[in-house]
Amino acid sequence: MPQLVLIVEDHPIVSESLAQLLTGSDLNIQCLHAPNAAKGLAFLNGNSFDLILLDINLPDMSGIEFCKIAKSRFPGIRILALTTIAQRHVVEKMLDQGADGFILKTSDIDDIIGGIRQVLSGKQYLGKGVKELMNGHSNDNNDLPMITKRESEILKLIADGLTNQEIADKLFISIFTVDSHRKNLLLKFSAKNTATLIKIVVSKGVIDVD
Amino acid sequence: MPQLVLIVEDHPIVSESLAQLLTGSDLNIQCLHAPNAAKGLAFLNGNSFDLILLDINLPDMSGIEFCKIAKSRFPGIRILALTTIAQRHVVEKMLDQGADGFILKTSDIDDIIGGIRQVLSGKQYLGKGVKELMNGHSNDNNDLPMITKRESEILKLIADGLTNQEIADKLFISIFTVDSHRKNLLLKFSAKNTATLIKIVVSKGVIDVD
DNA sequence: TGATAAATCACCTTTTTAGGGGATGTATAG
DNA sequence: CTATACATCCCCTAAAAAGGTGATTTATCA
Repeated sequence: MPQLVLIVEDHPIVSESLAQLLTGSDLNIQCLHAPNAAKGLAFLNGNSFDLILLDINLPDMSGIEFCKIAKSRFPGIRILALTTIAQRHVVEKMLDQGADGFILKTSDIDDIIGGIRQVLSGKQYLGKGVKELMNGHSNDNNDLPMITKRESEILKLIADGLTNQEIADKLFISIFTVDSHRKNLLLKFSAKNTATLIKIVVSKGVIDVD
Repeated sequence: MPQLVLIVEDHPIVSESLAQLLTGSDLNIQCLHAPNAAKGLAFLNGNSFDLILLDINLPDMSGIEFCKIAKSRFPGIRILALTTIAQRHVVEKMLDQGADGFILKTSDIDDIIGGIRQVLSGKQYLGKGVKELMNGHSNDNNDLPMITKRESEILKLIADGLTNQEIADKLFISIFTVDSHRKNLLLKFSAKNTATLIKIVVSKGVIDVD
């Protein structure tokens, strides 16, 4: 019997191409497409899939959320994440949610097929560039500083326009504490002031904007 | 003789799929791939292309830049832009640079092929969703205020971390003037402070980052 | 156990921004 | 010609941020 693969991907050109690659291979695979998370979850309830090829950027939900839900409902299902950008924290979150593999869309076709093969056979697979990313030996611009949970929380509030005092009130902490975190953020991102800080974190996707 | 198409796209899965679609169609097309802008420009110098399928998000250069360069060197070449996100200002800039068509990657395969056909035959083509976007009947946020050239200039400097005083010195105007512009910007974008202002303009692409 | 990182709190000074008033000249469009 | 928008300039006050220099507790890790 063929193995059943669900492709959750909002770009028809990509999902179509993946399906052709898979059905054209020697893997004996049958594919179903879901252009968004909602349809993807609906498919999951009606069928018994062996593998999900999961895009991280979905129109209605983040792939991380989707992964979490899918794995909780169907613990046996295998999930291979596909994404355009190599962001360390995204990879970490996906693996935390139980993803079995991670491949960049900039990978070669062979790399992608190889990854699918590995994950289908029960192994974990990190694509070209992902392993280096996780080891910190990254050659591209992933030199973003690590920030703590609290810093990230305060960063979002700063971006939302709250003053130190307002943040302090909201989090039931001293304004001095908020100020410390703000200063640490400026330091970590080598930002001269709040304006540059926000420019950096928004453009690099450190915080989610609406 | 076949028509020559250059695919400038950093995702092999997408460019491969496009190439298959094109060579498998009745269009008598021959494809070359460039995974980045640099190789794309190199290809342009060595061949005589009829069409460029151009991704907006390239690793080494924005598609808008690439379009500008390509059109200035080879005015006769036709350019069809492909992108993942529908942002009005991006479409406008591309068309300003002489792009002949614009298609979202979320489009159906047929829509994409149709667009390629149209552009190859000399017409302009705006894909599904793009026309609505340009007409303002869009479901997303096109309610961005108009800002003047001077305001835009000062906005960039604010985002770069310059203080009012530094901006005043740079532009040889009074700090009062800079402050007026800053206040107008806050007003126009309904921003409580500089942090939100920058968050808005960076996320909506009002200013270019790096 | 000792080191380290994270989160918390504190004080002081100076600079910068925010928010509120205004005013003037100059182009441009109706 | 006359609004209107734009860019320019001015003053005031209060609030906020930037910059410096500390400390304490807690937890985790080697």
